[in-house]
Amino acid sequence: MHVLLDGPAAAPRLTRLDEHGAPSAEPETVAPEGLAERMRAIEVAERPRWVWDDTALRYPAVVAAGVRLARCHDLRLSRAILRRSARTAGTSLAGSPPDGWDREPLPPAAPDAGEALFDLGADALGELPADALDEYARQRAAIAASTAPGALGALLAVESAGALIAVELRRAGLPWDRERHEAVLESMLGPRPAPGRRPRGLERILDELRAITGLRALNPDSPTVLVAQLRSIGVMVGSTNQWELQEIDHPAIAPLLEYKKRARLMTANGWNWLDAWVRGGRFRPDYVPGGVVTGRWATNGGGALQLPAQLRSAARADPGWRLVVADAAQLEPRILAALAGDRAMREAGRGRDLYRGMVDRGVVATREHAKLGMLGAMYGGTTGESARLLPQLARAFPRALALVEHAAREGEQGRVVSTLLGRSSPSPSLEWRALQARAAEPDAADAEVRRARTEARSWGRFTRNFVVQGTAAEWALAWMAAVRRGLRQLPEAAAAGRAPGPFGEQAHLVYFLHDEVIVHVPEEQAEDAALIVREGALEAGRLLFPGEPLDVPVTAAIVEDYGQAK
DNA sequence: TATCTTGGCGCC
DNA sequence: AGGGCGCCAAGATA
Repeated sequence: MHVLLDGPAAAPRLTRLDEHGAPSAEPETVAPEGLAERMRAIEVAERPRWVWDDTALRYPAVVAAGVRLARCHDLRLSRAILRRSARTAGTSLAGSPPDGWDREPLPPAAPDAGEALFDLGADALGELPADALDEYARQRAAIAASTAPGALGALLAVESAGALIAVELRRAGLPWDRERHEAVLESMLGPRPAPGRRPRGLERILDELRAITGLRALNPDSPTVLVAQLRSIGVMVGSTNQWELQEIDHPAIAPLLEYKKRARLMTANGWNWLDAWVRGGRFRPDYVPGGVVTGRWATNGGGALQLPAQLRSAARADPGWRLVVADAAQLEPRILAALAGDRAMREAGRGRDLYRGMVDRGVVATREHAKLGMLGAMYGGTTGESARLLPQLARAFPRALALVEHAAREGEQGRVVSTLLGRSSPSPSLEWRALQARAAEPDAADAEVRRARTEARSWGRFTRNFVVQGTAAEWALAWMAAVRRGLRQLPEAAAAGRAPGPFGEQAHLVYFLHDEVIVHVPEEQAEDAALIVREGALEAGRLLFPGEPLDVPVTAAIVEDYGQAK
């Protein structure tokens, strides 16, 4: 049962669709004030998949009206996947000219839109594009005609579930302790300065730097100026990045690095960030599902996916609530092992730390080596320690290594690679192809041949990583969708005098970071939530690898603040 | 003045 | 000559 939800805010419509996506009854028009009740009733009685053009556009108003949908089909996100997937090559959708369904995600919401974004009547419930039903039928047809209908269907389901979750995450927000955050800033930077002024904590280090170097006008905030100034006193650097400065033996280096570290905290997550992104004790970032070519999420403002470790203690559960901080251990190499059907590698990680397992089997000497080597294999590292470890890994895990090597070769040839569920990499640009073609001519200049090879290898590193990162992203979406489903089945906790959450006293997701989720949960249900998070991982493993389910160990720490996890 | 690019660095 | 990002400030450009 699928239901199309559209119509003007003054008279929203619900249209029942049959299994082919065709309307099976007259649209039902609902009075706006009764819409939430009607939707809730349909959710409970009929388990529909709601179909609409863009979850990010429409769902906020629905959540604001007190309804959380179980499932949806997001036409925009699905189009993006189907359009590019190698599995749908030859379908009419893949061959059709670009149209309005190929558009980009919405522009970023204003940072302080916060609650206002969710006001019903803010035209979020407008008419769907007139051809929404046609598009839905096209997508169904493309899936049916594809070489992997089951996998693609699963992919669109988890992608769409992710879109629902992203909206709910913003609605809920990550509980954020402003005082705690300010205390960290104070300890690193001193009191908040007047706008445009350096805080005292930075001023003090700067004085020290000026004394050491004798440069009265030393300006560490400008990389180009700083390079010139350092060279003027004989510190012959080519840039001012950390790894270059670290190698230099000079008394100014340590305080300079300290200055940069603290300045970074201020510019990225300082008082301005707090003012812009934290309201009413919640950090509300703007997630962008499918915002990365590999299928990972991106963010638009707020930098939710780059919360520095030093500030995690500011993510703190409300009184009477807990955070369940869950992390999928060594997700990407496990995904690779499963993708490649590499028995030995799967065994090395079964039920324990995968890297430790590699050490125990004598593949490498230390856990650090195992990690470094696997990252190098998945990213295409060709130098240093990680490259030296590759032969050992290739001997122990030939199938896993062969899979990433093959993906790299495909990319170097300009071919497309795909994830397990069928998300495909973009084609290289026309410039890239032209360069390769020119370099293949018999009279090509050496420089051009070299440049073409460099570019080919670079694209190969991208496709090499794409299959692993993209399939890991699919696992993470499936995981999160399962966790969401499990949490919704938890009853609301009994009132215990604590402040209610955004969904009453029901546990809910509050954060997502590629292979980590955080659940905000009434304290007496924290153990239940931890169980749901682990069960969700198993469910994701079954969805992606039904033949031989992948078991990714998940750590689930029950804590009061994020800083206590790990 | 507004917009784009770059360097640097935070996360996975 | 290690994949994917976002964000900020400074600097460059229009």
